[in-house]
Amino acid sequence: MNSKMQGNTAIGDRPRYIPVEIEEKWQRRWDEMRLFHAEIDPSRPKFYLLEFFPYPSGDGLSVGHSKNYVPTDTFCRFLRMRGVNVLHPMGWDAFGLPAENEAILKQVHPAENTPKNAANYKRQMRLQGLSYDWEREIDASNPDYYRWTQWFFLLMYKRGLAYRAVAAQWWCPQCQTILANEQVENGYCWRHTDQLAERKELEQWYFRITDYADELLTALDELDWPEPILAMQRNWIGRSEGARIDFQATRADGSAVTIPVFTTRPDTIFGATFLVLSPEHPEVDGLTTDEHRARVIQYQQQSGLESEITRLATDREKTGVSTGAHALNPFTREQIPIWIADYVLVSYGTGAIMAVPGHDERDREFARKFHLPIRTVVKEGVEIDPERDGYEPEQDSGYTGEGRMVSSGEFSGLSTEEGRRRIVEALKERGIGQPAITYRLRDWLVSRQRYWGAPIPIVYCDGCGIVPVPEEDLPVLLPALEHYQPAGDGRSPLATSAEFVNVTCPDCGGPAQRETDTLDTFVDSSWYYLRFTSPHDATRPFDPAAARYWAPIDLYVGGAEHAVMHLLYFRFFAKVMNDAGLVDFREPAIKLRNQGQMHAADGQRMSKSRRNVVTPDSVVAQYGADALRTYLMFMGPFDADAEWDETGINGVWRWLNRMWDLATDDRRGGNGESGNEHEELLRAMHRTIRKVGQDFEAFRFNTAISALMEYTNLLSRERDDSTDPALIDNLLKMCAPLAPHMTEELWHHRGHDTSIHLESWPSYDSELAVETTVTVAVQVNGKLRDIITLPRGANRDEVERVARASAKVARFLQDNSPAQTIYVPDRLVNFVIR
RNA sequence: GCCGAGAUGGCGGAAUCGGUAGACGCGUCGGUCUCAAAAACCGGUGGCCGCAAGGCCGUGCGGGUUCGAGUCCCGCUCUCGGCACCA
Repeated sequence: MNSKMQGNTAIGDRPRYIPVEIEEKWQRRWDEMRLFHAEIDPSRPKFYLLEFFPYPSGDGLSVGHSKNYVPTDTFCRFLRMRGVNVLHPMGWDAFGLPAENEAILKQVHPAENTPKNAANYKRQMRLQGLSYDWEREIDASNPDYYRWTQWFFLLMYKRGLAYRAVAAQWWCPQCQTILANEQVENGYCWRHTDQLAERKELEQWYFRITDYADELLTALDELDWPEPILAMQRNWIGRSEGARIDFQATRADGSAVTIPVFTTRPDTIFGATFLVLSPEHPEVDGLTTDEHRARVIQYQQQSGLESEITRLATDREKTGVSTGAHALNPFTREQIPIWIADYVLVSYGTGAIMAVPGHDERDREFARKFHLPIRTVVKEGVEIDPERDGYEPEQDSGYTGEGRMVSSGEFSGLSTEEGRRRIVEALKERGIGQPAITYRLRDWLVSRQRYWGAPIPIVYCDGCGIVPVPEEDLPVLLPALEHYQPAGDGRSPLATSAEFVNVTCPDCGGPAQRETDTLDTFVDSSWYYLRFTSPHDATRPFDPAAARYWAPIDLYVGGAEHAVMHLLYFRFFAKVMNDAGLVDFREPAIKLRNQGQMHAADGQRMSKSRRNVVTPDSVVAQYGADALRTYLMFMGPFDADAEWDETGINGVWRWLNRMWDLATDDRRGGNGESGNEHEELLRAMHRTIRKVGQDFEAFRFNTAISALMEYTNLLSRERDDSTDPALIDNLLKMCAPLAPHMTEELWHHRGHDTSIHLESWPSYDSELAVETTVTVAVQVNGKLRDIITLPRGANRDEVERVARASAKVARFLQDNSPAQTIYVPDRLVNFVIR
């Protein structure tokens, strides 16, 4: 009989796979059934899977976003089938500069614009079958939320971790606000890549994240995070071990002053031939002699004004001026000159260095330019010649590594490592220094002079000074300002609202003014994952019992671009919350994964201006959500970058259609009696269940799909009328996390009346999951000569006998009997001749 | 400059413990169906030599270890990402 004829006839009576006709229907039913709603259930293992809090942009989602959301959704669905209680929420990081800038550009108030954008994101997410628990949706710009953001500010304040300070800060003229260090990239604003950040002296609010620098660094070792992110955090925190050394100097008026410096190389102190202070160093004024004063002041002004632009050029020539003052090198007993230069930063270490031009490239460049002495005190290697152990200016090697100390008095001859210890001991004994650790990390600047953020809950009272807003008065509502655009004078738009600003002091009832700055958006996103555990709690930021059950996050997923901003801040918050007894963990996310970047077909980043954005909407309209989902995961590994290439989607489209045909073919799945190939198919099924489960667990969706394709192809080829229905039902279950709509439709078509998404993940029989026969490679001298098929577990003698019997092998063995035979059971035999 | 990740057919990728390189797809070529086309289905498809049987070469480059290397070691090249005067 012609099976094709039969197939055609059958297909005539069967429904065809038309995604648009089924997807909306199931999305609605799942909502009605509250299928993805999570409740606390101590009897089941929990899993909290969270994606980075997105800012809902007016551009909507692209398939690039889907590369993040679809695989994680698949993973959640897989876990649910495994009986895990999964928390998978979604919300909106709706406060902040991007939202406000977009609103200004479109001339729509952000309070109006952002909910519209969020609704569009939600629509697009639903469209792709993403299984979020929408009953837990949160919005950082909602007073119900930012009330608690303000509460956390007060917590920081109470714990002495929020403080006000004046400092020169990065200012973006386009954003019209101060930026955090983390938001300045190469001197440019992170939001305006062609806008150089400028310096501005302003009084700002800071969080004392540096108090936690050490733990933020060491605890990285316990995290299951991608290595690049860990490396970036380590670099950002930038721990340096060394010593603080006090240099005695004389002020212009003859008084004595101590200038502490930080160095990682105390072993080179005999080579310290001058000191360099940052131009902003507080002692500069007192040190400078009258004859140098004019030049020093001029240099200070110049570096204050334009250093941010010129400091960018790394190949820029060093600049600096002498103060005319001197300090005593405590080891050489020499008076060494004190200079100021902008290559020394006021905000790092002590803002002053001992310059060792012989063994530091920067100091060396500086010394050469200004003709300051360069002295060699370290020699490469272990050999030293006592005869030549002296001052050798011609030996100026510029060596910066480890070696032997020379020209260093009683320390000469020591290794630099040993020398460091001994010098520090000597410093301690003489009371002029001690071991010190310095971090590159700076405190987190959290105030922003912008409208669209949570107002900082502080008032300034003429009598009482800085007064925190009492908790019961929260939220400090963001006033509905019509003119919220920044004025450009460095003041927040909130300052223009007298109604907002003028209040009575909570302490004394006298006249007071509100703080008008708003909080950095990264404060909003530092605790949102806890709000998801009890999003509607009206009395607390989160319910401790809910947090104890769900938190910390089991798997946190997002792009690598937040490596040192959000991911550092939210770790800091967790530690503070733990210290305050609010949570029982110190790390908010044990496991982190970064999805790869999706590029457009032209290899460029997807962006509206390049007109290369592919939206999920367009792909869903053409192929359906299930094909989009499956293709995104089939393209390559989750964490690898990818280029959107629509031609490839045909492969998964064909596969889904083959599966559809298979599951709607009524000749199959009739009586469950064994056909001829039944055993083989059953084994394939068990093998596939094992493989797909393992791959899903490890986030290897591409190879899981590949295995499912192989299994489907096998079933399609096997046109056995009596196929066991479990062969196909289990295929549908395994595909349910990938293609939730289609498998649901087919599940019902096959006579089931409950959702496939409530089914358990199929189990496999490990006996049946192994092949009965194996192919064994036969090599001669390591070269493949034949492949033989044998029963699994055949003994060595048998395998060798069959291998030698092969004509292809015998030809290469000739008459020699092998000198050695390598045997790997069920895999390989290698005959080694001579 | 420093830190990190990577390089496999025409393309996306697979090979999870040092053991059959190229699974699964895309594309392409040939075939079936069709008046024709599309779709679908079947088959071939790393390169070179050969009528064939078969052989040789092949995982960025150069060495090494090993019976055997995409995988391990040493030395490079290129691509991407991060940091960048942090003493």
